[in-house]
Amino acid sequence: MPRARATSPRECPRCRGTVRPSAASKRESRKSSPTCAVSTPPPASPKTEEAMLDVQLLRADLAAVAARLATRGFALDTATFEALERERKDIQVRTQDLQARRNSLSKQIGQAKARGENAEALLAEVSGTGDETKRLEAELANVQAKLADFLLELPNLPQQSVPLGKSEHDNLEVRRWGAPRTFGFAPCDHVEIGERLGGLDFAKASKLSGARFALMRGGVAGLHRALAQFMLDTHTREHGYTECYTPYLVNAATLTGTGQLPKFAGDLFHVTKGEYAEDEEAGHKYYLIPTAEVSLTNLVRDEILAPERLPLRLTAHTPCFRSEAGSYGKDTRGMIRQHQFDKVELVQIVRPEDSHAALEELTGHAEAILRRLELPYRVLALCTGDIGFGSAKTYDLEVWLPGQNAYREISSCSNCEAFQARRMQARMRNAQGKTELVHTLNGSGLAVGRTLVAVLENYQRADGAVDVPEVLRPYMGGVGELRPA
RNA sequence: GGAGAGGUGGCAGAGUGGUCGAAUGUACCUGACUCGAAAUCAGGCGUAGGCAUACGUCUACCGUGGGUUCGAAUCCCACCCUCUCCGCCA
Repeated sequence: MPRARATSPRECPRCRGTVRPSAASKRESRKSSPTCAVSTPPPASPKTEEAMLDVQLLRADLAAVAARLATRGFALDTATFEALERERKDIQVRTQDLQARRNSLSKQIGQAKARGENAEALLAEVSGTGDETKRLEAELANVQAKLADFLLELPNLPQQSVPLGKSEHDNLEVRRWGAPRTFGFAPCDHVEIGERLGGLDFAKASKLSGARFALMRGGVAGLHRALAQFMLDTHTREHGYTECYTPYLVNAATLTGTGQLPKFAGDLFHVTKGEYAEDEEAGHKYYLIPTAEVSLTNLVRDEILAPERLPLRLTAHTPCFRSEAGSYGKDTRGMIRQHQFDKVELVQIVRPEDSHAALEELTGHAEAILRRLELPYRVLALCTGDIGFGSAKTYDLEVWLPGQNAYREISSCSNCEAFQARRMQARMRNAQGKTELVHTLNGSGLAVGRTLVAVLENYQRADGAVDVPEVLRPYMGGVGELRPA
């Protein structure tokens, strides 16, 4: 690495937008009806939310931002921000004054020379300022990089309808669908079922790669493929999504746009081109996508969209690669938590005023898959302490797993509002002709591996066979059951 | 892997050191003409940011990052990307 450059990701959160003090948020009552009272959009205009984490808002009402970030367990370092801002302002004003003076004098020199006049006096006046200008410019770049780094580490602000809480235990169940089946025998978990079918082999996978990989064979592999096909077909034909095939290797700017970088580099896998060393220039480095949300959402990076093109509804079936750092010992059995798994992802790019409704809609699209597969599930509104880094509001779908006697996450649907759009500079032209950040949403529709687990466990029979769900049979050449080998 | 060409505003396309943030065309917006439209004419029309209550003003941006210079789209270096031809390859 020839020169050590300050780590400044290509994107920096340049921000604009209306500044509105956030009203004190009152948590919605929890005793409300089993369906989603909590999902009612807050009365405040979406504009309020859109401005969130805009540096303008931090300048205008730092205390309010800190208070709302605190609800999700993030301690905003207000002193550091204020100090950086003070420094930035001072240096920026001085730098720009100096640049303006230099530009003006240089222009005069040009004009003088064009007229054939002597410009010595002007030259003498400007020549001494060069070093000072360079010094200030460097200083400014430095403080702005620090500020950008600071802002890139800030998580999104939760919507006011998000239940307050510290951890996953405080998530709010919004609704349930279907009833767990009662078995006339002790249900097995998918590892046992899969091995009996000769279709799941974790020993072979670990020989090839190591822990947290799976090998599927025969009918189980076919069922896995059928699930992905069924999901894609449903979303494209019935929910209005456009199917995409995307790169699985992406660059750092792309991952910064959706929020995985710089903060979560440890959760990712990366690769380099054969001849380049690990730590070569960033340009040679690729990251394996942890979800197709990354590639799909970044399609609008650095774009200004015509509003009539919105909403964009995109879907893709891709493998996802996650290092699962920090989850040692968690879900080590079976294929619940893998380094590589397939997912059909749903992404929507919408106008700011539409994103609340779009989250409900998108969550419904993911639910439709579970319903068609007749898998019992429940919907959780994640609490402030449990929502993801870039999310303003998230619903998790949890499917019933008889083998674990528990509901387990199978989809996560989030409204990121302008958070990713600001990082990506993804905008639209509004009615006033001004650029305005779009809102982005994403959700699994669904995680294919976990859906396979759910099918195996919910459709298992006492004789060790597994019934194929009705809707998948056309994808399985009419096969109605998988039998033990 | 080898050889060559190129990256400028929504698009096309000028611009090889100085009133260039950028000609011209086209698209788009406004106005005039018209019953209306077309055509024509006039004007406007990039993005981000700073300062200012505001009128406004300043800064940055011509693939990216450095460098030379009073001054860089223009000169130098590195990198990225695109295209063409040859080779190899699913």
